[in-house]
Amino acid sequence: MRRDSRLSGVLHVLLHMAQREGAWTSEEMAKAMDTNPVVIRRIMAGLRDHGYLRSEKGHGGGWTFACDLDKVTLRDIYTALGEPTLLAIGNRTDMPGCVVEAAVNAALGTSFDEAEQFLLARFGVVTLAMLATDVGRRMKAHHPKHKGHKKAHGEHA
Amino acid sequence: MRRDSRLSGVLHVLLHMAQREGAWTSEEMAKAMDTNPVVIRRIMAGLRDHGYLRSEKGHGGGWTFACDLDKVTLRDIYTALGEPTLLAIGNRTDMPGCVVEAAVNAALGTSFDEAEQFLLARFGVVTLAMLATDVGRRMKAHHPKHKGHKKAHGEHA
DNA sequence: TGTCATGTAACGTATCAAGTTACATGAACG
DNA sequence: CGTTCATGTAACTTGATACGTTACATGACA
Repeated sequence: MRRDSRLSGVLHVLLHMAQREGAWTSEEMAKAMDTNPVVIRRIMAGLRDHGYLRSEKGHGGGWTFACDLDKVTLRDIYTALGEPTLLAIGNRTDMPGCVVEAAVNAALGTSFDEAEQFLLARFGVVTLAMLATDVGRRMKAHHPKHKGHKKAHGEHA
Repeated sequence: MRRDSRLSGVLHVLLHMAQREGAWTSEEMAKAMDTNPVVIRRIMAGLRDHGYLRSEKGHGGGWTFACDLDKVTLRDIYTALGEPTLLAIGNRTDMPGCVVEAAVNAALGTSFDEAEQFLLARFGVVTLAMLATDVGRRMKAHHPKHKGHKKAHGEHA
């Protein structure tokens, strides 16, 4: 477990959802992602709370979109995940009064902040719809004969 | 221990070294950094191996610069530390053949790579000398009366 | 030779994502 | 109804890693 892959994971799930009509169960998603249903529900909970998804219990239950894929950006998803830490490096704890530390923190901190803003800005201009379109393009390139298949027949593995 | 602060820490040490002539012992540095001498030696080892520092044992031993502060950038230091991971988030393990995952990894991966390059580029234009100058500037501003003091009398805390 | 300093291995601690187990809640089917 | 299916969530386990600490070897200088 080196790097937090929740954003990557949840996008993977969402794009799979976009490939098929109807509700998806955590079980199905977990199978497609080679992980555990609880992990799926955990990373999806924030998206439900933010109104991007709906989840229903019981027979025929599962997860469905509650938003327009064209209106939701990767940054929205990132926020819904709880804004996990972006950078793996950072400043030491502030030692108030240490001029040296202040200088180091100022120099590095500015770069860190800018790098984070850079990433968030990138996330902000990519919508789920754009990613879904890219998936479609890649599927065509991969299976030129099946131009519009809808069954998601084991496409994940 | 949330974020890796070795770069921040080693810079802190180096700038303290730049404030005073002569060798610094790990013990002194550890005191200035409120940490353990072994931690200091650990993060400094790479810099010694890369020729930026010299370390000597025994009486009068300790750490001294073996480079021109004007020629060494933060990126050089980062490299000497072993190029620790910069980003805290990343892609899921590749599932070869999954078009969806490929699309996600491509979209996120590009942003991740660019953010890393951005940070490294920033590090590449900042030299140790520039930081040392900034420390001097801050010291003047903080103690306007002592215009050129050299004893580093408890400046750290 | 004794002291001081680095070099390094080994172990302990804290944190956090991810995986797992267990059980409660609630909806739909029979 | 009550059985089945699905989510909701708490609690625990696992793995990785930075940081802290102890212990001891190596080597230099008085």
